[in-house]
Amino acid sequence: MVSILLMVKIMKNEVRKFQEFVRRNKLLWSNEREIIAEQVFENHFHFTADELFIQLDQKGKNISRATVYRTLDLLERGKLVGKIQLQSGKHIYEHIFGHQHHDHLICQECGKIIEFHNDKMEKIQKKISRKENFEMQGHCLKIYGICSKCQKK
Amino acid sequence: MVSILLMVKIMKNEVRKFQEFVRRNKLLWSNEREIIAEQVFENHFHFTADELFIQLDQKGKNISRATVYRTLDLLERGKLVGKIQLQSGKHIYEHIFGHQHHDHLICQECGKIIEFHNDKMEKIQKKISRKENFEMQGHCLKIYGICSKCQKK
DNA sequence: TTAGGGTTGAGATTTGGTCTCAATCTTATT
DNA sequence: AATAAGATTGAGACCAAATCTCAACCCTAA
Ligand SMILES: [Zn+2]
Ligand SMILES: [Zn+2]
Ligand SMILES: [Zn+2]
Ligand SMILES: [Zn+2]
Repeated sequence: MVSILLMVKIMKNEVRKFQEFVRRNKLLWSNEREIIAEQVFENHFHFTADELFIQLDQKGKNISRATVYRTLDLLERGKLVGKIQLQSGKHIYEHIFGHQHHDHLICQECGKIIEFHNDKMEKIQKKISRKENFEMQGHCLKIYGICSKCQKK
Repeated sequence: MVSILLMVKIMKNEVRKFQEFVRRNKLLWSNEREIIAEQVFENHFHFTADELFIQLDQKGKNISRATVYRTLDLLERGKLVGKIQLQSGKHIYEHIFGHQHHDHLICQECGKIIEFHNDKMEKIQKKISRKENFEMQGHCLKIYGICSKCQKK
């Protein structure tokens, strides 16, 4: 009688993408990178590096802040997550992979973030860059103001 | 024989505007505020708080960092200077008074900043805000890429 | 199994900026 | 001009976010 144990690691598509990116860049795939990526792709909106660190900590994963920061950098370089700077100077992260590019409306009162995408604006930006002989790589548009809920208060 | 000495302080228009703002807000007009404002309006492009502090220091003005930061905040509140956040997290300042609103192209290679203004884009932003019932107060658009000079390298 | 080299954790360090508070200055009022 | 109330300042302590250090450890290819 023969028993075959087949270990197949179920890996989220996004995590696998990250793994591919890491390998493609001749870096090593570590446990920590996998755990962090998993958590990142469980967060379905914006989060800070420290929030992510605390989430992991609460799950009993002992991963240092440094590694969280380092891995978020890697994820950003791989274009799997985006990094956005708030006016306060703090950074927040969000998925990119599988999501359409978008910009943000940010409420100055409660911090609420509304996402939007506008093709016409994207095109204008490309046009402006061309006119200046500027090789556009990316952009960052944030509209600051007061959200509808906070206006009522 | 009578001799009249008339002391008239020559003050740049921009500095006077700041003085008016300070007085309007029931704050006091100090020597430090005047010296800082003068230096600010001598800078005809973007500068950091620390650069400003060093400029003043090199001129022999003994003004503390704290006061420089505090005064820049005030100038910003008075809408006399604008504060822009770079991707690195650093802030740069620039005149606003007497200048048209504009956005920035920022070279990732050499740091060069090109200013531009596009009315159509401003309008689209207002439209987007209206649609979301968002009371727009301001916005920040930065286009990142490589300037023509750096492309040639 | 091993060697070479990438990765990690703990904590120190850096950075850009803010806060504290006693001394000082500004301004309005006598 | 003197005074009093309150705003401003400077020096340095402090802060949070992020980065760096380096020895111990882990991954991978051979
Ligand atoms: Zn709100
Ligand atoms: Zn978003
Ligand atoms: Zn350049
Ligand atoms: Zn500008």
